[in-house]
Amino acid sequence: MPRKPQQERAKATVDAIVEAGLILLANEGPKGTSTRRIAEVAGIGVGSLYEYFENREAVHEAMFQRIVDDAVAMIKPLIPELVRMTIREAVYELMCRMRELLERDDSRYLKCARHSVSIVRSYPLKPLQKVLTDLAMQYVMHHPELMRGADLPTMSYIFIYGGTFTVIRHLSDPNPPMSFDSLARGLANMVASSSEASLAAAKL
Amino acid sequence: MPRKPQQERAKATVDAIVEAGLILLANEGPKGTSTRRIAEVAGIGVGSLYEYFENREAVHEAMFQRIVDDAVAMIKPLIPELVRMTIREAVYELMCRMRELLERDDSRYLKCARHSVSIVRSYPLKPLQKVLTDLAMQYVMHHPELMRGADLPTMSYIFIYGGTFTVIRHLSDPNPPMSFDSLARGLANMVASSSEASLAAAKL
Amino acid sequence: MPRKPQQERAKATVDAIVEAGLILLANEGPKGTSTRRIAEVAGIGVGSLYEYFENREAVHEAMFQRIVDDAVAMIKPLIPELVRMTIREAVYELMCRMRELLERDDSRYLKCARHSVSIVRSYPLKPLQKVLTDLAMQYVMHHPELMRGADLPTMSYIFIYGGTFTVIRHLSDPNPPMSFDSLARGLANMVASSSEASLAAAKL
Amino acid sequence: MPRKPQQERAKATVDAIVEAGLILLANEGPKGTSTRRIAEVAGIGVGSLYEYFENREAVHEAMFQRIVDDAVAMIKPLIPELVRMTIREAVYELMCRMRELLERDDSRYLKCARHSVSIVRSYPLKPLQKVLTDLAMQYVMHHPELMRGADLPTMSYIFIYGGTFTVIRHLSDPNPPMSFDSLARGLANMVASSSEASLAAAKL
DNA sequence: TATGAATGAGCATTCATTCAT
DNA sequence: CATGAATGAATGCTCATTCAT
Repeated sequence: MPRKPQQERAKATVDAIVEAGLILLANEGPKGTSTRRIAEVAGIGVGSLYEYFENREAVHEAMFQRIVDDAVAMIKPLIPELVRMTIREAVYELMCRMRELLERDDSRYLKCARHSVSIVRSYPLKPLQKVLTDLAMQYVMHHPELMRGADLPTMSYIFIYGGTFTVIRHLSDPNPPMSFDSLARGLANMVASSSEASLAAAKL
Repeated sequence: MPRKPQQERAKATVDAIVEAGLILLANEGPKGTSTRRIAEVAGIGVGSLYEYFENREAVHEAMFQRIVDDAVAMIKPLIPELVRMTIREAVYELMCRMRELLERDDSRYLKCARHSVSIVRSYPLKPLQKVLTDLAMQYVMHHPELMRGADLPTMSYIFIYGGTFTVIRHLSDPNPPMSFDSLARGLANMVASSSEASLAAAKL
Repeated sequence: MPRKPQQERAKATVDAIVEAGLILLANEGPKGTSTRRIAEVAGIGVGSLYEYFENREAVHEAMFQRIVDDAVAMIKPLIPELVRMTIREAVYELMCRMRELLERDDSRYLKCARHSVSIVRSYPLKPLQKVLTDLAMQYVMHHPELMRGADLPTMSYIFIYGGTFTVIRHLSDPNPPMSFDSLARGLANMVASSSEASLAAAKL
Repeated sequence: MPRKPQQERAKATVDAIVEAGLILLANEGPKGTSTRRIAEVAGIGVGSLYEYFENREAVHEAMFQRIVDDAVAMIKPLIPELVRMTIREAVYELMCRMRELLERDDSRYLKCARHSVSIVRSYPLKPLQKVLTDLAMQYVMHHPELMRGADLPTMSYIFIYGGTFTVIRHLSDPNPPMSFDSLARGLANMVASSSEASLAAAKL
């Protein structure tokens, strides 16, 4: 019967737990994220963990939620900037920012991302999807000619999931066959040229 | 020390174990793939499982191996066909085949794919990567004009990882924002138009 | 990581575990000393056993330690008395006390002694050896004439190991060819006469 | 339902099993003496082991029997020689021979002796006890004056068990506080002087 | 409210023994 | 006769969760 953290202190404890979980997941893998270990690293007793979370699963969800929230918080303020760039520039910029987020704190989120799939029952990816869709919508509002072109939702979908996973995979690859920069430019080119192509097709 | 399955019967048992493991992974997730459960579903005693596999990990590897092998077996004979198509057609066709494989047996492989990341220590993805790289190479040999264009390894990398994951994600999505067909055509268009674009750029 | 028993209750639990282990070793042999069985007899859950002991081995060591400690605790306060006796009396007295300890609680330690060899990796016999060596040294300090005689360490070694095992063997023998009293007197005579002999030899 | 080995070949197989068991017990301890392992080293199938032995326990008994038999076989032919020596010489000689037997084949029997206690339910030590008692009896027949002295069975008992265990302990001791030779001479002196003492006592 | 000792179901793995071949 | 694949009970150990303090 965990309560919503109403007080300052409680909020801090919840934060400490999630933080501890992420650190352990990154450093020791799923097996390291036992409730005991998380509580220990968070500096609280095991029992207290259950004051704030229904069960282990709930902690995992909160951990994943945190990653998503951080990603959203990173992207949102970037939107005004991005919408004024060319597609090529915007995609490239976005990928570099994603990389920066994933490699922050000794690649904590990158390492977590590899395990998150197996740890959470259902992805609460919605907020991330929303902000990226917002970005896409605002982008086309600034570049109205694109609207005539391709199937926007599909393109976004491909970019969001395919792009994200490709970046994660590349950064995790101990021997990547190309530099991150090449990959980013390649993806930027791909997105740009396909949108230009559909634009051209629409003009005919 | 597990023995190599030399006899017919032994081979069948190994198969049954791997099969049981995949069924359980698909239906119950990683936690369902305990040695006891696998043996039970395979219709053998726990001890027998250890006659054929060093340990639990070895079973998991064999399971993943099986998926990869099946994917390779599906793609390989397709290559001669694919290389004669346009990029658009080839990508579309490949995606449809991938879907068919993933959704076979009540989406067994699709469900497994979601967990495989967490289950195997190191992906033996090499064979899959190889066959897809082969496909790309043979494709450009049949379409030499493409060689002048874009950074081929990067494009393949993006398509292989991004494309695969996008498909998996889409098929797993209980409420996908577009049909699989739209997604496949969208991805095919993207690949096609970007290769055409770089071709055009090269001509200048 | 098992905790040091800091509280009263914890100390009692540790004691109960060791006690249970000794009872089981005595009654059912090494095979009876499984962690589950020990926990059961100690009246606790298996998990709790691991709160106090790193692993099964550690329980076994504690069990053996307990026997050694009890033996030492029995001998130590006896030393002042023993050193004032003749060798014959002292050896006889010591053997009777050893017997009493071994046969206490329905011969628990006697039965355990038979198995302890196989159960502990390294004997922590040091404390026992030390107290017996102390006894020997204090004895010769009270009987300085003995110092002129035989090789004291060797004699002690023979008495400590040979004597101890002979007693254990005799008490375990379902059909001993002589009474314990005869054995004790015989050993006492042997030790006494050989020390007297080497004394006589030294005088020449 | 194991049969008595009636044929040559069967006898050889039984021998191979016992031999394998002793090698494994010496080299790998009790845990190494699984039926599988023994059969493997003996060069037969597990099933065949059960043709000759009721169960694992029976193999262990046969192993121990073998050690005892070898000890008896070593001592018996020595008796005529020993009875013509002084007690001191005889004891010393016997101990050296025991040592030689125990350290044969890279200390195989010595290592086994340490585990045999825990492995066999009941010691079939009787034959060894018998041959040593025979030795003692024949000895006093050659030295009739000894008969007047001490309690012969008791002295033998002490020597047999105490002496044997002291030797085993000393040879197993990684840091023995004296040389084997000192120990042997010390024990020889002890036995000699105590028999001489009881002789002297009897003369008064 | 916070704690951490206690729990026991569950897991991976081993191995004596059997029995169909 | 000999075999070794198959078995499943048993073992040591972990860990999510609870609850008395």
